[in-house]
Amino acid sequence: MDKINWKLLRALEKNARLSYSELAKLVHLSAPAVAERIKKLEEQGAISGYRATINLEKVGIPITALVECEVYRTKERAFKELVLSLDEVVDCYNITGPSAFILRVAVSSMSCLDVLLERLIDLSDTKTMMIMSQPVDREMPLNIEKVTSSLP
Amino acid sequence: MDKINWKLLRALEKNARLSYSELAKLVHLSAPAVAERIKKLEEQGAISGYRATINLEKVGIPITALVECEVYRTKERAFKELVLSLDEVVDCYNITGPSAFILRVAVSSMSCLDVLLERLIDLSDTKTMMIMSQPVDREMPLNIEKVTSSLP
DNA sequence: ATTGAAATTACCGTTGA
DNA sequence: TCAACGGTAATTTCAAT
Repeated sequence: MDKINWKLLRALEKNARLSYSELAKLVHLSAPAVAERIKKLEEQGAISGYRATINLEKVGIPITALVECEVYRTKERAFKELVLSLDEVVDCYNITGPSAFILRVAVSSMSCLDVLLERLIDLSDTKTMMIMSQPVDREMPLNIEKVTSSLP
Repeated sequence: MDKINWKLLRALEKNARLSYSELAKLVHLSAPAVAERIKKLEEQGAISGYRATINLEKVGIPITALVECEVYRTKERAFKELVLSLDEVVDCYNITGPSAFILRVAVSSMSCLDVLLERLIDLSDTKTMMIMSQPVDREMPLNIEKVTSSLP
């Protein structure tokens, strides 16, 4: 994990469709050298994929919310299964504390949210927070150069 | 927004580096036709970008947490500025309710988290939840075919 | 369908442990 | 001396018109 790899990660975080030759210019290497480095980053799992960023509003899913779920002690397993099966769940964080889970859900209408919450409420105490905006959305912290202690 | 566009979005959500010809095979169209569709999706903002997914653990940032911030009434502006300036904040959700913000932060050590929280505490009541795992992480809900009411 | 780029492979040179 | 890394060139695939 040298400086060049950080630069590549940062560039691909901004635009995953950059060509190897464009990346090569950025880091002053040849295209095959860059391809080689990226292949290694993928193999070691540092890059786990490439995804299009989708604007849910523009696509007819205008409502997103965070749902904090305090799962009932006896319902843990059922809750996990339910969450994995729910189409509307886009992120699920398993967290410390009694709450246990925070979900990010995306729905096309409030009535959809309602039926979703009904299902969660059977297995947990829920607290719903509507998302009004998301002023920060990144893959990596910005301060990575401070962490430039080399890694494996 | 017909069925083919949904298929393209779904494919690019899984792998943003697919070539037009690969996408074309998936949807049984020609490569130029697919390129045209994707250009339109980008122009209308349905696809807002492409980003590499980075495994923070593998890259020396093993600790992530959610921080719920109830911002003090008089400190709203200062809080927003602070959050935008903090390297460690990877997501910031502006939510309904008195809390106002939930941050997702990524740090390389607990002491980094400590100094970060110190700064937030000046401007808000915070509640920190360590993330232990993230069993779901998607761009879109899965149920989109149900929403196949055509859009603009 | 054609032209120009880009990806991929193979091969060679340099460096440093 | 060998392993890691990068460069160049040639082939194939892709993008764009």
